[in-house]
Amino acid sequence: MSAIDLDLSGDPAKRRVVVAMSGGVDSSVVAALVAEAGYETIGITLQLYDHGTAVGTPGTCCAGSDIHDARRVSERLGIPHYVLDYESAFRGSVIDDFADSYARGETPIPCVRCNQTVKFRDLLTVAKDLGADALATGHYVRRITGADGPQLLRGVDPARNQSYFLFATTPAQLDYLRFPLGGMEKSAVREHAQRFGLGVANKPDSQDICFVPSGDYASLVKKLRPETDTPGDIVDLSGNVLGTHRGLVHYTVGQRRGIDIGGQSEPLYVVRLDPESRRLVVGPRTALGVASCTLTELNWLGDHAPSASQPLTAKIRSMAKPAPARFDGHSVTFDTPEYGVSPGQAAVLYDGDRVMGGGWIAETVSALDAREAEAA
RNA sequence: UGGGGUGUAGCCAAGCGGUAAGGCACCGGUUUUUGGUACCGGCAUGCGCAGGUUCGAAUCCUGCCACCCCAG
Repeated sequence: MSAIDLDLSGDPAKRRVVVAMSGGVDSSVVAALVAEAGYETIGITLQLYDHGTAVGTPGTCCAGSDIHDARRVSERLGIPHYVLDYESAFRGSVIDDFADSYARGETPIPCVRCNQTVKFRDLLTVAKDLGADALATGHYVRRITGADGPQLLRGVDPARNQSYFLFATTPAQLDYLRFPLGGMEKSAVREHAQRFGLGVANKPDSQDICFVPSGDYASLVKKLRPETDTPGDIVDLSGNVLGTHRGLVHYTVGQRRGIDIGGQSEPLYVVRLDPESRRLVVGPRTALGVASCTLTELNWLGDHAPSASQPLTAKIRSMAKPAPARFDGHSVTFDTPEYGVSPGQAAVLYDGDRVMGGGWIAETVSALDAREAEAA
């Protein structure tokens, strides 16, 4: 009796499955479970960035010691393991996009870009070239087959649910992907790791942006886009100059700390970044509420966009509580204002547990402005 | 120069004889496979300076200094 169901017909021994192994607990357990279920299992680890700086740094993936961890797990499981050099692809698809986004005054989500390009486009192609029937990953999301094909659902462990990061997955990709951990709690995954005797069983969870393990993403962006480190004016909503900022790369919409302007009766938050004038617009928390936002690069996991009348929930951040909202084909309107909505982030739409899809936030409409427009 | 006012942490500010509120900023932590938010904690042996009165002074008295306002 296998602990997983990969939704592949026929004899598992005649089915080939590629597992994307980052070197962490989750994907290691996936490899073990897939192999245990009797599938012909192939582990692949992508080397994504300079491993000189990341060796021995906890909380990373896909470089240095993590690659060794993945190899050790594969050896223990007795499965073939390949390491592919994807540094240049990762740089082009993820890191450059990350820097460009900041240069536009936006706030990127490298994890979505990575899934969208390197993992679900490039690695998926490799898996198909290897003749695999499916590509399995350690994401905490569920894939179920409905009447109209596969659907993507949030992971059952609310603290681990990673569905937000997978909104850009296409139906064709979803058809080929498998997520064996979606129905499990993290604690169960660690128990499996113990059961299989994997050395990574107690490895800390990864966190922060994987390619900037120190957490100092600004210094990386500075190197690639020096203009983002140029000081400029800090202005209030009326345009009055309040001070000088250290360079827009250091700020994001909704941010409170680091503005370094005291003497106020209430905290100031970053309301908007304007790279043209290099101005940082700040205001009180009330100025942060967003009534709606327009989306670009839309992606739907079903065969069509949700209708404008369909009540949905939306998340503008991975760990946000889903907020009631509607989508009219162009923009998302929240029932109540959302805070900390930044261009460059994603708005992901859900129907209950099901991920419908979503898009990248292009422009936001302040709840204050929306109220005025309604009154007028 | 005369009259008035103010000087308390980086900023704003309460206290007006009983042993330094609060807010903002800053720092640290918790939370978090994006940024951020939120929450918790820390942050003046000291109240412009020097004396004095008092058991006890940021609070009262004296002198000095600085800044502001009004006169001229």
